[in-house]
Amino acid sequence: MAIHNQQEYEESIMPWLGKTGKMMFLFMADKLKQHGLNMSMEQAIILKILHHEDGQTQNDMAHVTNRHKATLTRLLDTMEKNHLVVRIPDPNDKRVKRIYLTKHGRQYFEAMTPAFKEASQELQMGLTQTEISTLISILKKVQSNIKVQSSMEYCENEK
Amino acid sequence: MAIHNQQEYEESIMPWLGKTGKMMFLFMADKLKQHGLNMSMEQAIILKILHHEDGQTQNDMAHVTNRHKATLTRLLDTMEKNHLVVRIPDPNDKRVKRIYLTKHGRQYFEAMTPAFKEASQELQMGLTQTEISTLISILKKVQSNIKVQSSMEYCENEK
DNA sequence: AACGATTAGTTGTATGCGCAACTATTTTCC
DNA sequence: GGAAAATAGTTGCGCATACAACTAATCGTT
Repeated sequence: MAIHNQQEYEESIMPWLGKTGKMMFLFMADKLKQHGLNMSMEQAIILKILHHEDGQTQNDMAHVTNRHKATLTRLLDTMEKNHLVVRIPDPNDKRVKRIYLTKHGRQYFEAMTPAFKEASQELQMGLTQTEISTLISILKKVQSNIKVQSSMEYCENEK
Repeated sequence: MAIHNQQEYEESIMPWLGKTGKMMFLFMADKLKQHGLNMSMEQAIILKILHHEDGQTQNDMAHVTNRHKATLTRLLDTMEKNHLVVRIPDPNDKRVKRIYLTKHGRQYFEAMTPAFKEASQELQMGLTQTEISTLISILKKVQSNIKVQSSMEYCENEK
């Protein structure tokens, strides 16, 4: 048994994925600041999601962003205080609140788009279109592995 | 111009990388808990790093983990209080403190290894060895793009 | 119709995080 | 050799986060 088998050649994607994700997050937060935008990445992500689809419930957004619903409560508290979003009670279900972008929130989203575009280009510098597609398709597989295995309630787990 | 060019087919790795990284982080935190380990992923990462190399300075560890040095101060406060690590002053430089695993910390690291191994296997289920290598090599490129562009002091930027 | 189970969102609590300002050392350079 | 600059770590602060326990509303089953 002189030949290395695959088991022995152990190389886990775990630390690479974790570290690259973290570096990217910090990189983008920095980009926002460079563009004069005084906003956390977390809030920026919320703006992006709402710009794509307004009127989602807090629970929806917790699922989409992989955050705990309590986290959303406080994140939206802050954003509502800063007039970026509004909570509007659902008329059909008194438990539910639906979140909408304000005009100010919409303007803020427009202002951060160039920062995101710039960051995206710099991140992908030197990658071919094939590499980008390959990366995304592999990440999709990893996500689906997690979804199958995971019991996390807020992890977009189809039940 | 009826044919789509590559510019139009815009697909950014940014959201995929961010989301997959976050899902993986939560997945692994959950795994630790399932294995009866009452420890945050952040602390687990510190244990892993120290197990690989003892006696690093707090600044070293801030760089390696892409965290702010103030964050390390408090993370290590907690871990020292729980007897997982000790700070030992460097005799040659009174500003510096070097961090060592305690026996208890070492035992804790051993206990969490099976959880990490299990998580790693489940994450990579259905991926070929080629896909794993490809993923890692692309992530390396992304990291190097960030390092070139970034001005973040704690981002392992060679100067 | 009514009671138990489920669901949406909030609040208490503790940890993790980055930034700015600070102290205490070392290094640099004149 | 001494003042200025750089470096290691800490502390104050405010935001982000998860978890557990809670309230209020709705759903489901009988």
